[in-house]
Amino acid sequence: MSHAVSDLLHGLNQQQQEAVLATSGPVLVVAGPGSGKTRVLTHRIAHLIQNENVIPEEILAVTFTNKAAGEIKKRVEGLIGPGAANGMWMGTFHSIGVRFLRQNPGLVADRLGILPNFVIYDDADQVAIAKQAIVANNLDVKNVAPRRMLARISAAKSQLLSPTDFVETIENYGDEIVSRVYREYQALLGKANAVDFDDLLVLPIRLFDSSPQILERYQQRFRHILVDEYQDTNRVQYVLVSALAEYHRNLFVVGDPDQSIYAWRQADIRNILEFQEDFPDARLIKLETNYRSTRRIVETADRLIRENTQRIERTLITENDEGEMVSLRELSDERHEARFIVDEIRRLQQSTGVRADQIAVMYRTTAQSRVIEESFRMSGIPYRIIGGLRFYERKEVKDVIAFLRIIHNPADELSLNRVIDNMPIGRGIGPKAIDAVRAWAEQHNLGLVEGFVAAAGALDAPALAGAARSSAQRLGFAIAQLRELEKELTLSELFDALVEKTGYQSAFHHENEEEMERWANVLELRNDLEDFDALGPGEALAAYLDQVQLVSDADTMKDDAPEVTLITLHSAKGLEYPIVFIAGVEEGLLPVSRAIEEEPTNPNAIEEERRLFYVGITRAEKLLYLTHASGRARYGKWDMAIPSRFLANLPVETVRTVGRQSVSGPVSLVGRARSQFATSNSRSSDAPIRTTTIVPDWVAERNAPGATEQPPVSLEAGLKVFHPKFGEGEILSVTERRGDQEYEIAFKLHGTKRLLASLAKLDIIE
DNA sequence: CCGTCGAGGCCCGAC
DNA sequence: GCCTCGACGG
Repeated sequence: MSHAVSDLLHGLNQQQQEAVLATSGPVLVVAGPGSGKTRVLTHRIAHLIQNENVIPEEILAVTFTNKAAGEIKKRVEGLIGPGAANGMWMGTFHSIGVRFLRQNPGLVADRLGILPNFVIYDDADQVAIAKQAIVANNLDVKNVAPRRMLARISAAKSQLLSPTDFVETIENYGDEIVSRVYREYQALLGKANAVDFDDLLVLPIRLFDSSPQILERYQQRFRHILVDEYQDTNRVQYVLVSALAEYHRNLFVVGDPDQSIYAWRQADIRNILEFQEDFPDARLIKLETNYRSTRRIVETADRLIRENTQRIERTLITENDEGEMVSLRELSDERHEARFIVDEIRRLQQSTGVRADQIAVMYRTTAQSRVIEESFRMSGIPYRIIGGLRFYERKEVKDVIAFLRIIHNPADELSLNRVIDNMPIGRGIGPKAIDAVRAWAEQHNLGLVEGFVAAAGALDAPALAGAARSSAQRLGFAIAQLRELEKELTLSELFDALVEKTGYQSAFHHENEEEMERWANVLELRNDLEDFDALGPGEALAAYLDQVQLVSDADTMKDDAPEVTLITLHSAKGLEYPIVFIAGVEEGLLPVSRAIEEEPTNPNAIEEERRLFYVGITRAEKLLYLTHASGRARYGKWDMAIPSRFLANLPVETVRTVGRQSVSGPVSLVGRARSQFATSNSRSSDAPIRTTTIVPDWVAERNAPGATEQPPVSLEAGLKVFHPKFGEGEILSVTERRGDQEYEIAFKLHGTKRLLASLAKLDIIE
């Protein structure tokens, strides 16, 4: 073996080496969590370039996030030298889809009827368009939920069904409605010269269908195709990849059926399960050794996932240390849960010096992040939320982007509406004025945007009078001016002109903190634009607008700032942290209520939830905490919560259960005693396999008469306590009051308050 | 034409 | 509990 080859194989195990070297023909790598999948990918790419005379342009690598693509590229260059990977096609399916479309503007216009300046509509844009489509069909948005329609439309597109194809599948009146809305939705996108996310995958396929020469060109170009997270690909992605790989047949896919968590967006687990049928000459390589987590974490995960039926049998093993017990903890409600997490992080930081960026808090639903965030904000521990309200979804940021989109694509009337509704320059333009401009525009066979531009300059202008007229002129003039400036200014200069000429800048008075923060966000956007100043005028805007729509939540993560990461289980896929908290391990959250509802007809839904839990658990390297609450507010209403069924299957040998520590409200003393029993029992027992069966017991006990009416534990002066609303405080005095006790508590942030023992939900801190 | 107010839906997850 | 939408008065 040559020097170069053995260098690249150094430190890889047998199976990993096999995966790196199997460079001819189709290969399926089934890679367990933490099994060195990324190393395999990077070393394989490095090997191809360095030892197999493959030039970077001949490699197509599909990753799950754009950030992962960047990392892989960096690591490849670390192996074979800076710049050595330049020219490689790497990114998510969606960004690669855009690339196909952008690279063939003429054909895309000719065959697909989409002009080169098309924009990509995001989730909110899609909802708006779906609503329009519903209204246009004389249906009521109240009865026909736009999001439900979008889900159906997305599902149709994911199976490559056009509106016309869809008609063939109609089985009932509901389908009939979807069909009509789908048709109108697609027509509206076309009119706006816009595409949605699914189109980014569907349109390249239609392009290749209509022009086999183009497909052939790419087929010959990509000698090697690599796809990460193959278990989460859908039908469209499968078709795209198979088509591209047809010529060279060097298709290398990596995935793990146990981590398939995107069935809801049409990911088809069959793609991976049937890979060997699709490619009978495919080589199967299994990576089963986990290098990431302690043995206890690995065993916990393995035991959990064995409950699933839809999987390829395999064992996850590790040579790592046994590590600490997984900590399972019950808290009284979501605030106490959040507080526990923050307190524990502080304790860990003090005792072990762990950095904030080595810690992640994960949850099933974004709604859970609010309370947790609040707790972090109060604690002063730096944190970062992935997902939730993304930067680009903030109102003030969307406003500016909407205006940029009009400049770039005058057909984008959705953005025009947004500008008119939200920016000061739109003041004075109401439905009546818009109707008048539209009437004029239609007469002249022009779009609405051009109507406004004409109102500002043309002699033959839309019929407007008074205030509406001057407002329309103001808007039209700004659009016309900025459109010209876009051709000569850099993006950041264009931004400056935009906020000035639209009066957007002066709309911020910087009087209160909120306004200042919003303006800071607008300026942050300017920062963003500066990155594109190197591109020439006229070109930068298109590139920027694409990028804005394609960044994912996980892409926005910074590595440098030492912050605790707050993240959904879905977004956490592919990441790893020394310390992981998973919050809300409860029925209704994990598994999420929808999956429970579907259970009778679709047991796969629960299995996917279990996989999601599995993904979360396997993110942890050293310490893993699982928390759940006895009660939780949902939709603003408080409700009892039941511990997740998944907990019942976790091995007692690896999980330590700690009962609730609240001192008021329904305290489950029995549960606490029992969990201590369970722990000590596991130590003395030498029974081979034992699972925690205490979960259903807790529920039974909590619902048993008397169990919920524990007398409040009395507190005394001097104790430090925590209140869900007022935070930390110290008890100054305790007084008897009608059979109850009243505490006088000095809160750090909210001053001194008098609270009744029976009502206040207090935790003792010290 | 604009801002305010109350009703109702909402939240499963993401490119 | 928070956001969005439509109705209403200024």
